Amino acid sequence: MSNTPKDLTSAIPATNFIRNIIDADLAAGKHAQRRWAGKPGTAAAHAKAPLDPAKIRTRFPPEPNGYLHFGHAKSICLNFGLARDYAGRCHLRFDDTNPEKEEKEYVDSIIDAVHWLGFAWGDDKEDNLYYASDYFDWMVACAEYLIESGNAYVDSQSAEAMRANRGTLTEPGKPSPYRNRSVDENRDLFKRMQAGEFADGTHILRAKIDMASPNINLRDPAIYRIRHATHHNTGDKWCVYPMYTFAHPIEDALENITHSICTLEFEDQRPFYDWLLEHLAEGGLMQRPAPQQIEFSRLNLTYVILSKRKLIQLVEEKHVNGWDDPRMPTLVGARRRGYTPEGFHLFAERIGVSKSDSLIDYALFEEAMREVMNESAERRVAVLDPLKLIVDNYPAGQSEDCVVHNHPFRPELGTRVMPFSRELWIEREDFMEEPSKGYRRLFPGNMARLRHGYVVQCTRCDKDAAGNVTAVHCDYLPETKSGTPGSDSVKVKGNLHWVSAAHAYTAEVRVYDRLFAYPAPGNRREGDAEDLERNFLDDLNPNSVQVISAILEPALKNARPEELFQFERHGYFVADRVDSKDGAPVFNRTVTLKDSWSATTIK
RNA sequence: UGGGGAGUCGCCAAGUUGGUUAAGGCACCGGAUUUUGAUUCCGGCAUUCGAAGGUUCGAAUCCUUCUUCCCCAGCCA
Repeated sequence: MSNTPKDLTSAIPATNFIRNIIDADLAAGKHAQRRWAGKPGTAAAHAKAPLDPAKIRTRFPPEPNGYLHFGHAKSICLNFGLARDYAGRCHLRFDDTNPEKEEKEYVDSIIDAVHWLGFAWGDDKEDNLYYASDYFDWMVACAEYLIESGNAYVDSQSAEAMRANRGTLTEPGKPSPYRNRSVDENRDLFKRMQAGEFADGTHILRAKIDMASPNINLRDPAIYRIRHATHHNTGDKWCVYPMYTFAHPIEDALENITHSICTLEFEDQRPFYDWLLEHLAEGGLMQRPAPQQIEFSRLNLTYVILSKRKLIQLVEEKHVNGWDDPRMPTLVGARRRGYTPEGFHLFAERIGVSKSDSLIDYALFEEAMREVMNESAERRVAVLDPLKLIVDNYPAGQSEDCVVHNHPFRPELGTRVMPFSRELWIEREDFMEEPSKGYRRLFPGNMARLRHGYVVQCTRCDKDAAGNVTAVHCDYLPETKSGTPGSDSVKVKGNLHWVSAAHAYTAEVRVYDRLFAYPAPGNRREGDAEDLERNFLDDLNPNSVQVISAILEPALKNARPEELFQFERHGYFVADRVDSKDGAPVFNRTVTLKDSWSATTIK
């Protein structure tokens, strides 16, 4: 009981290039004159409003087309964390500009996941939950402004022709034959696009920039396309939808976002982001200063795959049991696995934010989770691989209570009772008839402590015809009971956990391990031939889950779904939130304890 | 081969208006404590910042050249 809890929150002085930018902006008063109408709006709406009480505004803008994963958690912690630390606001915004891919189901699950991570986008003053699709009227107005100012035109080339004329990385593109349509004609065509006169793909609105730009994103990017599809939010109101490139800067500007943080692959789009917002500010549609796009590198983790395409494949081909399978790197999966929001926060702080491509060691993730759970999880006892231990000098039929602390350094978490009796279950690996070097558990002649109970001396073992050990025998030392004055009279090295056979109960425990057996699934490994193409599925860990019947101490029977425990000497386990029944919890192993003994024996 | 980015300890990552011995975390290795081989504690762990030149009293920080890796040619985001 001598340990004291660590202060996890002050562990790291968070400093990174984004904070440096914000610090400089704040010092310069860059955003100090922004006005905020209390909700998104154009320059005119904000102009009449008071100064924005939020020092900065960030946003987390998922497309509702799938489940959030660990990578999103990094972005969520970053954006909401910055808003929290800088007296700002972080908006949750659904970037739902492509009706064909998006569903309400995903909206709900994303809202759930962000809440679960412990972040809020609303309070009594503001509720910053937004949908890009609610801005479509404004976006059309912006598009029309671009047309009127000669900065956009309707192209009627086929998609193939457009691609052919875009040029290549090294050759400039060629102007579309429709590039010089008159403003009147463009205005008319865009109106008719909206009216539903044209089929998908027959016309498209493009920004008019530079077909010879070395940055391909500036070669007249598509900004509005025809799509006769039902949208999860706007239904059939629209048949034209804005492209991400066009929509995102407008969403940011309408919401008064100061720092628009996204991943590295959008770097090349920043010039367009700035181009668009500059034109819209010029036209008086958007307030200045414009939001600033800042890019950081996305999360990569060893032994984990975060590619949406591959995650879908894992689910569809049933390599896992759905999106919330505890082995999945989704947030719904993480939750069932027992990973905690606090663990994600700690992890996000520790990995930092930068622009260099990184591959983070999974150990860093696990250690963040352990650190949080070590503080919070009550201890319990479970025998996962049982072997009978018979205390020969303890009377049959007798039993007694052992009082056990629920947490080694948090006495306020109280105590519970574990019954001790003549026949116990111990771990099979806690007995060796012929001990290896350094082994301090049970072997004939050796003494070890039954944790929270008595010191016992091992005498012998029983075996079946095949030579397998079927039971171990020992004698207990009556004066050594834990918590009594004589408990220290005999010093031993080994400490074992145990459960009284007569009082124990059996339950399903899923022992999870990493989903993939290799650090970079699907990538070439040392020694592979140059031309070898690896499939990430070949790197699946065949033993990523083991469903066992474990022997648990009685107190575990009342575990509530999502309640987390440390099973002593094993690791952290959570009562599954899906499959647990009242009085019959099913447990998932979240993560093991560190184990320097088996680490050394394996070597 | 056009454009945009990035290369600081095994993995992350501070540090970049040039200025004493290059933060911190994870991993690893010792040692102490321990009724979890856990936790906790203490100690160790980059004469060197992708490479080579140069400027300077002084460079991870400035200049030059080279090199490796990532991203971009969706009417996806």
